[in-house]
This record gives sequence, structure tokens and C-alpha cells, in this order.
Amino acid sequence: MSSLKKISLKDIAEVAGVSTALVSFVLNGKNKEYRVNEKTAQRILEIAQKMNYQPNIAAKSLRSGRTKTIGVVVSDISNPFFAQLARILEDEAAKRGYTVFFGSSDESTKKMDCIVEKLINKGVDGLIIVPCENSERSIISLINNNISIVLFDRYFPDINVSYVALNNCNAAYTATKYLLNSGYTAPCMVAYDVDLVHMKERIRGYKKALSDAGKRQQANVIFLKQDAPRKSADKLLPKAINEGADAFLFATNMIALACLYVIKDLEQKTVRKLGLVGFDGNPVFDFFYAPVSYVQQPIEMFAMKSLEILIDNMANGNVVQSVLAEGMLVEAGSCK
Amino acid sequence: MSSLKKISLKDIAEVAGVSTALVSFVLNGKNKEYRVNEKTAQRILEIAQKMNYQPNIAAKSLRSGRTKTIGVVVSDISNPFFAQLARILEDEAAKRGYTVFFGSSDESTKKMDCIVEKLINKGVDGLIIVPCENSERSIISLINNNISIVLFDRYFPDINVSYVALNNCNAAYTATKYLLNSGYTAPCMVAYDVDLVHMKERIRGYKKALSDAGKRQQANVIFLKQDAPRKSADKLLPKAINEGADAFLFATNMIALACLYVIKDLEQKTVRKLGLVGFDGNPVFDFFYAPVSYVQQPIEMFAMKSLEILIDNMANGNVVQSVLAEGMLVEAGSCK
DNA sequence: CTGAAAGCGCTTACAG
DNA sequence: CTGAAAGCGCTTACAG
Repeated sequence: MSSLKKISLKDIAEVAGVSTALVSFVLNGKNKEYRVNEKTAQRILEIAQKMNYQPNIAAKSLRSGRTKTIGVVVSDISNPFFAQLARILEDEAAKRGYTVFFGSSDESTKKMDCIVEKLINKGVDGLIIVPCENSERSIISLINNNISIVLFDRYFPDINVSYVALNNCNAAYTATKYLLNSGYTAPCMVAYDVDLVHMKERIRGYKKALSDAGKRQQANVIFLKQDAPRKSADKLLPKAINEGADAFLFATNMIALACLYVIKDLEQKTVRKLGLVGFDGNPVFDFFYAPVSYVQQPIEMFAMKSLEILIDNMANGNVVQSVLAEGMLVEAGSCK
Repeated sequence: MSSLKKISLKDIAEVAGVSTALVSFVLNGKNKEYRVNEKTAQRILEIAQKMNYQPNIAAKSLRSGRTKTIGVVVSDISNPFFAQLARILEDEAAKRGYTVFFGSSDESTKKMDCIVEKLINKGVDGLIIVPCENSERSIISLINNNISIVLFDRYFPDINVSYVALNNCNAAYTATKYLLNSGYTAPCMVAYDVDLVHMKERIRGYKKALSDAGKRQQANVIFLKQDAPRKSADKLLPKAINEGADAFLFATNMIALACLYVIKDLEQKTVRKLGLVGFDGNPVFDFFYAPVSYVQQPIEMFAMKSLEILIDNMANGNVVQSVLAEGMLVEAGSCK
């Protein structure tokens, strides 16, 4: 680090000829509260400025017990959806005086626990977590320890904790309805075989749309393995098409990508007839030879809301506040 | 945060009936060095374990002046190249007991300075920086303040500081040669109009390859605006093709993407004849109707090396160590 | 309106 | 081999 001796409160106090208490009051904007003499306050401020004072965060943290730091645990920071989230959180948190630590769980509860423990140990004031399958216990334990926390993207209906997520059921419903209205008769949903609400809800929306269209019997959900989506897609997609599927609803961006890799190698004339809708946009869609529509998530709003709720919780205690936002269907050129 | 009172050294000391000094020695693995009684050490360890002791990082930092934290400043964490880097750094740093803070400069020196200042203020032990245009002064000032730092992806030949980057000249040379060997006669390079070594070097490699092939005169570099690459590509690419360009070398992933958006709307038969090579892979390449080859950067190795050098510098003083790694050309199916 | 002092949890010379 | 104590830089009751 810097070899220049850092300026401390004491240095400023000496130059100003006052006590460190006074300097602390002034630099923390508490000069009114402690009725510091206006002129003295002014002088202290000027000196601090001139000496380019930077408070020692470690000392502040030790004293106050707060670090102005928050931890964010996502599935994988290199996944575009979460990379985008990271960027927005980074900027927004900075605006509010917070810094963010990121961690990737790879959808493993064990890793998630490990990262959360490290983050808490680092002294984060609160956590934004994308919980993975079977992580209910970990989340409950955090709540019991009175740690400020907001779940993101997914949540557990039985756990009373703040969350920010998409109204997945509605989004899938809209997407499916769109396919049906566009003339497709047998849309098939491609999902992950995981027990997480966002997935369940997307499937529920899909089924509900079919049901409302009098096609309850035709609901057809293909489940891919989360750790090898492409491999399962390789087998299952052609089979579904053979059995009459004329459209696909991809439950996540990664699923869409895996499936498009498979679909692009099928016969072009077959593919051109397919209706395709994904969750979250992707440049790849623009280059695919058949149009791909998608549900757009209001990710910026998600990021802001998560932060807002978390910061409010950290300041005023944990009051559960949740956001279930609507997605927006972005139609690709013309879908059929 | 947690409402449970955290366990401190003192708590352990009381239970063990020893002084906090002893506990500190043992828990920091300095029991040999301070010749702590073997049995006492064992007992302390057990008690610490049983009480689930977690050291207070703020106190440690305040005392030691180190935070076991490093700052990473990239152009934009949501750019896939840097998102990938982030993921690897996060994992590797954790293995070495470090945590990482990220910041995005948006290629602005002002933002870069601002982020760096915040990071230093947060007490990071060192920095990995992707320097932006005209940031020489900022880098020099960091060096003068004796801050451990490793430049990433780009560097300044005139500044004596550690860096980890691609051998850009060689990579561009190889890519251009590949195009020439594949039968293309007038490859054109598409670059950003910035004064950064990595860009200059890529252009130099391209020119050198042409020159070595006796085509020095045909060198043709198109410069896109970094803040609106697509817009400039819209004008300049068709013009280049009209003037005889039969292949393109895209200097970055973002440039490739912008150009492919433009190219895909051109006449198919024209495009199919084009030779296309980019820097860094991209799923989009797999879906483009013409094959796109690319130079692959050893990003994992980059991340490891940066960390290694930085950690070494932080421990043993700033000894300049640099890595200039070779890229690897990944040929798309068949290029022509 | 201001200062002296305690204390956050740790590490480490120093003394024995 | 072990303990008492200083001090990292800050905040904040407390006394005046």
C-alpha cells in the first residue's frame, strides 16, 4: 500500500488545535447535533480537505460494527444475466455509499453456505442471494440470526423473507398465449428438472395458458439436466418435434442457447415452422435464422429494488418487503 | 447482522484460562514460533473450534494494515470477457484467502481514478487494473505511492509495471496470415480508434503479416468509434466491401458483434465469400451463417498469473514481472 | 460548545 | 513458555 503516512483524525485535530471528538463530529456531519461552533466546524472541514483526509474504514468498522459493504451471491457471475445484475448493483450500491462483494454458488447449497459464511465473516451488512435448490435451511438460519437479506430471482413461498423476482407464472402464461395466438397448436415447454419456485411457476403459467385454451391434455414439458442441458436437449427436442410439437418455450436463457444449438442442426424447413420463445434476450437470437421472441425481465428495476429493500432493512430492521414484477414479451420481427 | 454475540479472542482466552496473546499466537499458526506449549495450543484450538470462533476482520485489518482484499478494475464487468475473468479471479482469490472487489471504468480515466480511490480507501492490499486510454498518469501515481498493482489486458510500454496480456501483435499476425493462406487477398482490419497498446499491437501484427506477404500497400484499417461501434460499422463496412475487401479481422469481441449485425443484413452471397476472424469466441459465431474463426485468449491462465504476481508483489515488494501470452487461432469449421 | 477517556478486537514487542 | 499492556483509528457517552 501507500508509503505516505495516512492522515488520521488525530493529525487534523492537532493542526486545528481541537480534540478528535470534534473532528469526528464535523466530518460525520453531526456538527449540528453536537452544536459544534460554526466557525470551528468550517475550519476543521477546510483542514481535512487540505490534508486530503481519508477515514480508515477498518477502524470505522471495528468501532461501529458496520462495514458499508453488502454481499451478493449469484449462481454464476459469468452468466450474462448475473453479469448484468452485477454491473447495475455495483453502480447503484456505489451511489448509496456501499461496496459489493460477489460470489458464485454454481447452484450448490454447499458452496452457497461457504460463500455466505465468508461474506458474513468479512462483515457484510447485508446479503442479496439467488438461492439454489434445497437451500431453505441456510436461508432460514440467516433469518434466525437476524441477518438482513433479500432473495433474488427465486424465493421460497414458505419462508417469510423479502424477495425480488419476476412474476414467472404470468410471464410464461403470456408467452404461451402468444404462441397459441400466433397459430401454433402444440407448444412445448423446455425446463430444468429442479425444485425451485421460479421454474415451477414458469411451468404453471405455461400449463395454465394451455388449460385456458382448452388444451390441458396437450401440456408437454421437457426437463433438461441443469449440468448438461445440451446433451439432454440433443435427445429430447427431436423426439418432441417428431411427436408433433410445433413451438418451444425455453424456461431460461441457458436452456434457449442449448436448444438452439440442437435446433440449428435440424432440417431448415422444419425449424422455420417452429415458434420459439425464450426468457431473457440474447444476441444469438438476432442471428438465428428463425425468429426467437423472448420475455424481458426488468433487471435494472430488480437491482434497484433489491438494494432499496436491503438498505432499508439494514437501517430499520428486517421488515419483509417483496416485489413480483411483470415481464415484457419482446416479439421477434414476426413470429410466423 | 447477527444478534448472537460474536466470540472474541478474549472469550476463548477466558475459557482456556490463558491470555489473549497465546490464543492469538495459536490461532494464527505461530505457536511454534512463540514456543507455545503443545498441549496448551491443542486445547486452545479445540476450544476455538467448539465455540465456532470467527476472527473480526475489521480488527485484524486495523491492527495489521492489511485486509486480504484485492481490487479489480475492468472496463465493464457485464462484458463477457471480463465477466469470465471475474468468475475465475473470484474462485482463485478465494483459494488463496483473498476476496475481490470489482469496479467498472467504462473506459473513462475519471471513473477509473474514482474507483481506484474508493478501493484504496476500502483498504485493498493490491489492484488488478485494465487501464483505459490516457490513464498513464493515474498508473504512475499508484506506482509512486508504492501500491501493488498488475495491469491486465493492456499495458504501457513506457511504464515499468507488471502486466499480463496477450501477445497481440503475434495473434493478429497469425490471424491475418491465416486469412491470406486461406486464399483471401484483401483482408481488412476493423479496430477501435483508441490509443492503447493492445489495439496498436493488433494493428501492427496485421500490417506486418500483409507486409511479409508483399502486400504492404493493401493494408486497410477501419476505425470504429468505441462508444457507437455499430453506427460507424454501418457506414464503413459496406464501403470497404465495395472497395474490394474480401475478409475482415475484428480487433475485439464487441467489434465482431457490431460488425456481424451489419454484415448479416448484406447480400448472403457476398457474405458467404467473406473471410471472418475475431478476437475471443462468442456463441453468436456458431449461429452466424458464415463461418467465423477467432483468436482465443488463455483467460484462465491470465487470471492465475495476475493473481500470482500481485500476491507475490504484496508479500515481497513490487518486483516487476510481466506475462505476454500467445493466443490460439480457433478455425471455424472450414473458412472458405 | 468542547475535551479526556473508554473501548471496538486484534497483534506483538517486552518483560519475566 | 506465558501474561500484561500498548496501540491500530475511530466514535461516543460523560463531564464540564
